[in-house]
Amino acid sequence: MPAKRRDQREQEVATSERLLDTAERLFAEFGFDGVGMRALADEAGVNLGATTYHYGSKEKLYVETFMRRFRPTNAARLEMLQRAEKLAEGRPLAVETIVECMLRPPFMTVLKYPNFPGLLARNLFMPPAFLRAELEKEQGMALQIFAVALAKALPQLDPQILQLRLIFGGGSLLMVAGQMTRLGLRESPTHCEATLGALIQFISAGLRAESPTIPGLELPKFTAPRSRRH
Amino acid sequence: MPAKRRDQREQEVATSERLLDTAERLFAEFGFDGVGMRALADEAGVNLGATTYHYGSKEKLYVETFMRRFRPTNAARLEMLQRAEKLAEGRPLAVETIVECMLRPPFMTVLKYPNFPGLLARNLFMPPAFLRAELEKEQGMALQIFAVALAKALPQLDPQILQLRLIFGGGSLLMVAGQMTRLGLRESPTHCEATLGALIQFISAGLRAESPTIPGLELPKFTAPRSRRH
DNA sequence: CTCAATTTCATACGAACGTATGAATTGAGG
DNA sequence: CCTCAATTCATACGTTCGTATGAAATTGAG
Repeated sequence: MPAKRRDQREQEVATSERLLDTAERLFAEFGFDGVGMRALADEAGVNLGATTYHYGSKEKLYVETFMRRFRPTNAARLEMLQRAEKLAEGRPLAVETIVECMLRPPFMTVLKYPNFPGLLARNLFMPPAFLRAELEKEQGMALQIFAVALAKALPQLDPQILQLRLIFGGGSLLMVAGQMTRLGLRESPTHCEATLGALIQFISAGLRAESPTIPGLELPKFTAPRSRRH
Repeated sequence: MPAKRRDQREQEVATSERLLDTAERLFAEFGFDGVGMRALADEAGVNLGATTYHYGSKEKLYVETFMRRFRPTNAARLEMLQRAEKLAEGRPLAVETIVECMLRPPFMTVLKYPNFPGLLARNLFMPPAFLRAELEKEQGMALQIFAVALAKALPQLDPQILQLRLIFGGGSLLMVAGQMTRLGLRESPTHCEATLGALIQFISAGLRAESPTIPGLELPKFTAPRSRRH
C-alpha cells in the first residue's frame, strides 16, 4: 500500500495541504456554512473531487482544519506549564506565570497563522455541533489542569469562582484573538508582545480579585452539549 | 393608506413578530448562513412569501432581528450611566459602578430573551459584513462614552491600555453570554445575579491593575472593516 | 516496460438556496 | 354590497449546494 507519491519537483505543496490552508483562510472568515466546496477548491487550485477524496466530507475537512492548529497549541500550553513547574522545583507558581502558560502558545499560533484567530473565535464561542465532541476532549483536560494549578496559586479562592473567572479570561483571549488583525497586531511582534503582556496583567488581576463569597452561586458541570440540525 | 388590519382575535401575535422571534432563535443557534428561509418560515408558521413581504431580504431580516434587542440594550447602558452620574452629583464614580452600567443591561436582556446571547456572541465577535456598518454606528459611541467615564475613574491609566482592557472585558461578557445556557444560568435569577457580580469584580480588578508602562504599544483606531463575499 | 495503486478530473445528481411573481384572501371604509 | 389596499399563499425561476461516479492521468515498484 503506497502512500504519498507525488514528488516535490513540480508541486510546491501537496494538494491536501493546499486544501487545508485554503480552508483555514475561508472558514476563518466566513464560517462553515459560509464557504462552498467549489469556492474552496477553486481558491486552492485543486479539483472539486479532490476535497472528498482527501477528506471525505466538508465536516471532516472543517474539523481537521481546526484541529491541525488547535491540537499542538493546546499541547504547547501543557508543556509550558510543566516546564514552569519543573523550573520552580516545588515552589508555588505565580499567577502571572500560569496565565502566561495559558496565553502565550495560542498567541504564538495566532501570530504564525493569521487565519487561526477566526477559527478559534468561531469554534470556541459557538462551535458547530459536529465539532463539540472532539473539542471537549481536547480542551477539557487542559482546562482542568490549569484550574488545578491556579487553585494551588490562589488557595483562598473558591473553586467555583475560579472556574467562572477562567471562562471570563478565556473570553478575553478569544476577543483579542478574533480582533487581532483589526487591531493591527499582526504587523509588529512588539505590539503583539505588548498586548499579550497587557492581557496577562488583566486576567491575573481579575483572578486575584478578592471574592466576597457570592451567595447562591452553584455552577454546573460545564458539559451538556445541545444540538439540532446537522 | 391603511396599516395593520388583521385584528388580534384569532392571531396571537402578528406575522412579522412571529418571524422575528423565530429568526432570533434560529439565527442565534445556527448563524446567518446556517438558516434557510424555508425552515424559518415553517418554524414560524408563516408562508415563505411573508418573509420577503415583511422584511425584503434575508439580510434585512437578520439585521432587524439583532437590532431589535441590541438597540434598547445599548440605550439602557447609557441611561444607567447617566443616572449613576446624576446620582453621584459630581463625585467620581467607582469603577465597579461604571462596569455595572456596562454589564447589567445586556445581562438583563439575556435573561429575558434566551436566544439573544447567541446573536450577541456571533455579531460582536465575527459580524457578517452587511451588519458591520450599523453595528459600528450603534456601539461605537457607547464604547467611547464608557471609555471616557472610566478614564475619569482611573486617571492614572494609559488610555491605550484602557481601550485594550475594555476589549478584554467585552470578551469576558460575550463569553459568559454565549455560554449562559450551557452554564445553567437561565434557570435561576440568583445564579445570574451572582455571575454578574463575579464578572463585575473580575473586570473591575482587571481594569484597576497597575500597568508598568508597556513600551511600544500603539493601538490603531479600531475601525477598518474588511469584507469579501456577500 | 508493465502493472497496480494513487491521485486527478469532468460530469452529474437531487436537494436546498434566496427571491420574484401574480393570483387568492382578508377586512375596514364608502 | 362594493372597493381597494394590505396581506397571505402557491408556485416557479435560476443558482448553488455537498457528494457520488467512473474514466483519465500519474506514479513508484518490480
